[in-house]
Amino acid sequence: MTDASSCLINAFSYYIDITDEERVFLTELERDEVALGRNQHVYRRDQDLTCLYVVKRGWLFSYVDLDDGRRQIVKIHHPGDVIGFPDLATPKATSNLQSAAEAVICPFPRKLIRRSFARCPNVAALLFTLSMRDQIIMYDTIRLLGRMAARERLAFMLLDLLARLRIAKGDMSVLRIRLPMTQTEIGDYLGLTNVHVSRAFRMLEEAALIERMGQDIRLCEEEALARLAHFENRYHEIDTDWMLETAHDP
Amino acid sequence: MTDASSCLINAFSYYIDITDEERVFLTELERDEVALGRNQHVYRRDQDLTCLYVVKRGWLFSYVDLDDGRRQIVKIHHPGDVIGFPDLATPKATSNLQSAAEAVICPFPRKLIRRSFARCPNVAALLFTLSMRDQIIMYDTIRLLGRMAARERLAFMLLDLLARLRIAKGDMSVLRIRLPMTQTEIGDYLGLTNVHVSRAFRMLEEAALIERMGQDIRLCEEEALARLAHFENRYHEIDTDWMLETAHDP
DNA sequence: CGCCAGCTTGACTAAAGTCAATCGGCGTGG
DNA sequence: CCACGCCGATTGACTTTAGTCAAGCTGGCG
Repeated sequence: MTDASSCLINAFSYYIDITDEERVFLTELERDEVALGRNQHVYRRDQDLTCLYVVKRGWLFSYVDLDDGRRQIVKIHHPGDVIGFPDLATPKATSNLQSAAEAVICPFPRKLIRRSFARCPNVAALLFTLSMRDQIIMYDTIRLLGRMAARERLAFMLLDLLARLRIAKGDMSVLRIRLPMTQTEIGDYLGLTNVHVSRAFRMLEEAALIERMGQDIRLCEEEALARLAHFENRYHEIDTDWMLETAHDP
Repeated sequence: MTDASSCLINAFSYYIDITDEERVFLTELERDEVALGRNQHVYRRDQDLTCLYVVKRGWLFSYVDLDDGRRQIVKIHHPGDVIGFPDLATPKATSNLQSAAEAVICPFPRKLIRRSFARCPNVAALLFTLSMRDQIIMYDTIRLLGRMAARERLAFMLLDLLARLRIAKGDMSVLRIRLPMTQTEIGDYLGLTNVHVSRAFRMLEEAALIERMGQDIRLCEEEALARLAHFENRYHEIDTDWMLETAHDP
């Protein structure tokens, strides 16, 4: 994935065919680039927001926090993701956006969303539908945090990351993840402490479900992990038909 | 709130001014009615879905589950809510919808959403934006489940219900809630067991933050509860401007 | 080489879950 | 009208899970 290619077009063409006009529009979303080091904030809660962001390279995450320091990561963002839809409903940001590793993001103004509705209905339908899928993924997260044990949570996270990595790489046989997050950050995502994340890793490792070499994790027993985590892949395909005009429609 | 009036128009006019044409459209969404008793399922996971639903009366909730019986309620639905947006992204339902008390809902076909985009842009913008706000509310839920203690969770839930009740009643001074859910159901919403919900209730009661008489709960110390729960009201107002065409737009 | 952030491990604590007994209100049927 | 049964709430005793604290370890890097 070079800087010259568009991550957004790459991500979107997994789901729909893209016309030349749409290609022009999507390219415009990635016109501006901002490079980020590790652990840099892009915006913080209560800040005025006028932009959304496309992830071009690297990982980021959105988190919410409590004033006593407790922190909860709500979503991990990968290349091709569009960040900022929820905050369209409010003038000020309700979450914080931070890079997990070195990253490149492309800010674009809110009004381009409106323009996509006017000029690129297919793209608008996909943006909208991807946003609905995000809600389904949040259902999974809510279930994970509310009702699943530490081991199950970690297994779920690894499978989820693997599923997204496979689409980004276009290679469904990948088994290895490089995880650029500390165990404290993983804990903030899974609703656990860093210490317990470490123990959960060891449990999965001792059960021979995963192997670790530094930041690299190999999911050697994908089936067993999926059963443990009650994992269902939400990234395979999505349904935009309901939104597109058809000849039969009154 | 009589059967003759529209809950949807009532809920929407809290946020935007409604034209006659929009009134006609919204009324159509509530044309068909289905009455439900307590604890009835409307749809279940993996079922084909062709409709969305407007809540006309009563309470319902959506839940997800694990095959060993663990259950997590992801959202409680009140009159004026539109149910089913997330599942637009998938052909089959990913959650289950069940009534919490006697309720009346109005099913309407998915394609009316598409029509609203074509004919009632203000309504479409509001539907879309409300859906984005749902995501912000899910951030709150994720934070609650991942990082908050039992007492805090319960306090948050009560304040959230109160805020929604106040808008539905149009009376911001209400302090009392009638909660038509068992403590097991509350536990399924808060990620706790029924036993621990009972203890959390007693803690709030002994701290004189609430008073209980049967299903009725009075929030006598709203300020203190809000501090305990780190509560922020998400229902006051929302921002649809970003989506509406303006004269200045290219 | 040595520092430092992050990981691991052990011992202990706290929070929430489990199990079981009891209570109490309500609806039903005798 | 009363007794019974049931569902849900409460309470206590105990277990399990996860958190806390602290010490030691490791590996990358200046």
